[in-house]
Amino acid sequence: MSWRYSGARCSRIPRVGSSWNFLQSVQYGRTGNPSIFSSPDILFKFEADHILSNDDSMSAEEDLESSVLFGSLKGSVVGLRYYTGVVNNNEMVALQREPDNQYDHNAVKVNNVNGDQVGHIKKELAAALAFIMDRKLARIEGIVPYGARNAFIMPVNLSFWGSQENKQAVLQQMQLHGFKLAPGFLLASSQFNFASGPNMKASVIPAVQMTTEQLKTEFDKLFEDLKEDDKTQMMEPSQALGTVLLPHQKHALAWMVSRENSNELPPFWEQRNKLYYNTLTNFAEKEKPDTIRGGILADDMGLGKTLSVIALLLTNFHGGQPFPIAKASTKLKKESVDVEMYGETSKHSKGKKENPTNSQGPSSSQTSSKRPKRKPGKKAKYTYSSDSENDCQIIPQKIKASAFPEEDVFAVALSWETPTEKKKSKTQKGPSTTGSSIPKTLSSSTSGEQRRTTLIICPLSVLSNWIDQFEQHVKPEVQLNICVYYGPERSQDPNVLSQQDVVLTTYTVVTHDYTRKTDSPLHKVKWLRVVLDEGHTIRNPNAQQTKATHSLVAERRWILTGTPIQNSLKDLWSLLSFLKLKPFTDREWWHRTIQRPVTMGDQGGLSRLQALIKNTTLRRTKTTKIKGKPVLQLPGRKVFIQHIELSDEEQRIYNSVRDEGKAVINKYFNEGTILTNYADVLVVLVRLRQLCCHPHLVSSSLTSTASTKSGAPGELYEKLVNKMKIVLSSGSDEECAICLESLNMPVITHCAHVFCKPCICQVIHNEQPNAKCPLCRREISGGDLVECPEEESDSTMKQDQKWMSSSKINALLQALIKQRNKDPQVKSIVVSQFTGFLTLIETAIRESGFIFTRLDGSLTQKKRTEAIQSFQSSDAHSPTIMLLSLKAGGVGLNLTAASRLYLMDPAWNPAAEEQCFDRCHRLGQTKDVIITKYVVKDSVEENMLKIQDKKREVAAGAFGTKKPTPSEIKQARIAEIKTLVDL
DNA sequence: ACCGCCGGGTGCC
DNA sequence: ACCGCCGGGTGCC
Repeated sequence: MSWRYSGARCSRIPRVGSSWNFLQSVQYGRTGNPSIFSSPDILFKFEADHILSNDDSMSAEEDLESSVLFGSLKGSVVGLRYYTGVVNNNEMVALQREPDNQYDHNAVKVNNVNGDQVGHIKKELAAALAFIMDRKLARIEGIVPYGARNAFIMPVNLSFWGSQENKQAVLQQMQLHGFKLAPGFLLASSQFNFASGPNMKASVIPAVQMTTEQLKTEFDKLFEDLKEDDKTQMMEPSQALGTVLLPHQKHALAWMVSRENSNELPPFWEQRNKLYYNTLTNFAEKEKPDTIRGGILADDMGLGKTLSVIALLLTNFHGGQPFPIAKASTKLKKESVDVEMYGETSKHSKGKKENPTNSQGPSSSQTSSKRPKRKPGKKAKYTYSSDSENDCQIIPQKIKASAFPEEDVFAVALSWETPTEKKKSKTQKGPSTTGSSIPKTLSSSTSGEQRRTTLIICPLSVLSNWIDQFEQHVKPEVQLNICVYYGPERSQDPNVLSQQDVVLTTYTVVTHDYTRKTDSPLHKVKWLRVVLDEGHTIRNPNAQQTKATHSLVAERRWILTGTPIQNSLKDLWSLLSFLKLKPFTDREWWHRTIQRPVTMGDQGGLSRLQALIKNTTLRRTKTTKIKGKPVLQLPGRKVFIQHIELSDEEQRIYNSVRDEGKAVINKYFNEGTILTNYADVLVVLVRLRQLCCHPHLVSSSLTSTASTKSGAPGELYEKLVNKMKIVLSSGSDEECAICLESLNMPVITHCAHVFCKPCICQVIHNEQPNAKCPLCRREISGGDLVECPEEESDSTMKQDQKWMSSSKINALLQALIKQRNKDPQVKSIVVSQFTGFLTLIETAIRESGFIFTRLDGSLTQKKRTEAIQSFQSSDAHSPTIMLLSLKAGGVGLNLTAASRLYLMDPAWNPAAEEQCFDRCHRLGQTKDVIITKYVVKDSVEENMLKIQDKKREVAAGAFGTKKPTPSEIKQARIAEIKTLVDL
């Protein structure tokens, strides 16, 4: 049985140790108003974006985080009578270059918030501005102080924003044309200066490194000041839901239902007389802006966002009514209905579902036979061909999914194909269908026009989770039509889709259809609801998938994400734009009204942001309280460090390798070549760490580190690849010294430094033709980069050695056996960074009679799932031990069956350890979790703990800390090495 | 008058 | 635009 999970991710996952810029508070001095605005503890600039940015629409967008006010100027807008756009007093306007204007190539258009042209900037001024705008020296914003009644021309107050280094050029250019910028900001009619004078310079941007966890905290502070006026209302779900909701889930349901049925004006809009006013831009229009029927459900991971959405679509189907539940008679009838299953006709048997527990996640080993629609045996055949490492390119070979109407039966989705089925004749060409059948009266009795379908878009890796959760939580008698829109033979008929209740698909599919199909069925359907799961996938405004999702037509729109702001405030734009929140659908208005003010520390901007979030977002964290109780009560977690003493023999080997290594490293220090030989240093460290675990781990391949200079290119390649593998497997920092993030597509330079391929390519491109390695300044070129070949299982161990135990293994065994004597049911996870060590441990625990399973990076997707499921099973003969490699599995990995975890070797990065602990200490865990960290006394491992502490310290005191410069990174690395080898 | 002044025509870029 | 600018009409007091 089982749906397979593809570990593939189409999105970038949150990384630990990303770089943030935290904007300090800015004090705006103004006479009579000496208020000191408190610092918004968010805000944030994401560094790596410039690599991707090929901006289209926006001018001078880059670096807006560091933009300062150059000054302001009064100008005029002319030619009003030729255009339809109107503006109110104090309304914001946008300037747009019009180089192709036949009368003046310097022409600058002036548009209102709606994008309608109002007029042109007077030509003399335009001549000055064109130069600045074309070169993106400044972003120029306009406010029309008095625009309501002007027939021919109107005044406009322009303010100029840009990065400090462009200020002089801008002032000069203006002066050249006889214009002088006044300092300060011309706000509306009354010109008051804010942010003028010496204080202006205060917008320095110290950057800090924050863990994802910390960023979340910063984000959550936004919510702190919101007064709790939502009375935490709760709502009982429809009968169709077979699961009892937790209180916070009932609250989410109430919130979502009320938002979907709301008629309120969107935030920042109010009705004045016959017009609708936007209070941010002072724009007004006759038409009522669309109500936002949806929002962002930003609950922390593990709080049940998926379940909340399933509850929503059952409870608020349409017209505020719940989804209809079949009556008994209908049910009986249905059980005997023939179902089309990939051309094969089969009767299906009714399963039963008794699963009131609110469990979630892929763990559910009991998800089979929950629904009456499916033959249990079939389910197992759902396979993805995901052997490709290239996440986004995975094309399933076997899953076929879609649905189409038959005479009076809908044969539906969740379909798959097996070799045996395949040989059977297909009764129709085109998409195969299978699954449940539904009498038309039930499923599509609605008048043709009524929207009924919810489209759910998620990364491929969680697609099966959705399927599981539907099975788990929807009562079997509820005939919900679900179609998985995925696979090469997915139906191209929009009518098929619009007759479903739920269509599940992935971002990749949506994007693919959007970009390559002339008419994508997904984009033709008028959806009742579109739900974006892991909605932060669309945070890049320029990404195709962002555009693809933005262009879907839906009445209600939801975004699910645990991290609405992943890197910077910028991330929110795509989400709000997806919600069709006027005027934020246009990035300029978002930027002017929220992003720029907030990043500059403007109090008003911050409160607007708060109002906005409050209006659109529901967020609870694990510690959020509802009626005084935390939403989730996780069992306790204790971490013990157990110190290990090596045996005399082990110690002897360790000492000799350590002394030899120290000598080498010392030599590098004295030569000042420590960084040029960084990979060699890592080799020493890895060997020492391995020796702490088991002497046999030290392989001969790693031993040969002496740089034997050789001319053979093949040999050099081998050596570089080998070094890169060491760096990657060393668990050292794994971060790229350029973007400071986890390595993405690692490549190694000839000087043996590893970077993200995109990062180093960018550097090489920028510094052409004399690019140098950022770490050691040796010359490099694009052709020198060596990529990491496909991962093969590490065979670094000496094969022919006879197995023996080690001090650490002994300690582990002792603990495991003791635990087994106390309670044989308790399950344990044994974690190491060295898969070879896991193999050695295997022998030991096998001999002691433990049943175990193993999960590491080398497993195929299928085997992975098998390993997880067998371990999670409560079956009496199921494994009680999981051998886990530290990095195996993403954040989603759920191993709650275990309540003990043994970390065999300390990780370089404390956050990696934490993430690992969370795999069993998470929702679904019922027991207190006890974690044991083994650390060899007086060894490199103890020194690693020191480094961990230091890293935690740095992370904790993150605020106000400067972004490290490249040389500081180097220094830090050198210091780390010193600490590690006691130099 | 190679001016001033008047008043009509006219009007973005 | 209840402006400015243009160019034609006009010209003592």
